[in-house]
Amino acid sequence: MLNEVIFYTLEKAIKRYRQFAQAGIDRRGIDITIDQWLVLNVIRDMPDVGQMDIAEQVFKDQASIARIIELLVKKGLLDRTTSLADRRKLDMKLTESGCQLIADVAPAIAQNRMQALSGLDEAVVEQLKCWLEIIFLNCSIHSSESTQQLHDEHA
Amino acid sequence: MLNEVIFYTLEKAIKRYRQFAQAGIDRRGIDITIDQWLVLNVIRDMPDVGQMDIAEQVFKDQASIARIIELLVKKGLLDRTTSLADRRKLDMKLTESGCQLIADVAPAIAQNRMQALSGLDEAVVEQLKCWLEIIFLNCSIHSSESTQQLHDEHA
DNA sequence: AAAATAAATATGATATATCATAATATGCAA
DNA sequence: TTGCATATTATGATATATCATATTTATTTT
Repeated sequence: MLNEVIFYTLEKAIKRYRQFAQAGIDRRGIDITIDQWLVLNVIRDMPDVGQMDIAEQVFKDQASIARIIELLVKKGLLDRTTSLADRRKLDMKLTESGCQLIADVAPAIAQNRMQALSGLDEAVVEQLKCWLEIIFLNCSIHSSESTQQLHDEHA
Repeated sequence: MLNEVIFYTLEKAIKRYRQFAQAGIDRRGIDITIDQWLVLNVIRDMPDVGQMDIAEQVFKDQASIARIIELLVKKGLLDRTTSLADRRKLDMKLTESGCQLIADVAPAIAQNRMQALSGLDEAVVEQLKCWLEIIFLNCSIHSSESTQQLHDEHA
């Protein structure tokens, strides 16, 4: 019965993909998690954003990002210095080995994506993205009115 | 750039749905997490399966299931006695309040699903499920041969 | 300028997930 | 029947996520 529910299928697919992708990275002997890699990527592409923004990008909260950054620094993949312009902020920059790691992981990720999507052409993937986006938006309505309605409905 | 990746969209959609669905349950003042509810459901529908099977159904590991069951028992939603037939196993049965809770949650879940899928008709949902299933299968190939190929490719 | 407010990051407490392994019970082989 | 392999659940160690809040710095108000 669970199998009939789309959200179950969704969860199933993404969880399996994550395992699969992580295995692809591990297999190459690279010591990083998908989530750490994601954060590292965001920082590389947008070095000036704060932890809140990163958190939003990768769907975690600020505290989680702080701890992942801590980890990345400990692993020597990231340099962190307090910003001169605004001493609340951090200047972050990938280290050499951080850049190297990103480069090393790239083929694993590409290969993972390829294999995961085999049999689905570009048009299908676009359609899929579009529908998932609709679900996302449907779930993003923070309406307190509809909250009330929901309550009333079963009052 | 992250936005272009299907797996990112996938993760985004499922995470947002989870928040959304949990909020729908919380809002009704029901004290259970989606994952606890899922496990409770599986046990109700298939009372005789072991923790390994439950784990597989909900994509967690056996240890997590053991702890969730522990919780459900503590919350008084589940009765657990060692099985007479096989004393390694547990006989599990929802308590009255466990059944009640499932019943109470049902409308929240239904409402959540409805709203999350609004604008997507049944055919679309079926197609979506089908494609997600393909991704799942693509990621389920535990081939050690292809592992070797992957390595060679970048040797 | 002083006080109040806001912004950015860090951290304690807690919950949950996961790995490895322990503890217990069963079933099979000899 | 005794011993060994297997099956089932529990648990310690560790990692990660999340909430609430603390800490530090910047900005705004008066």
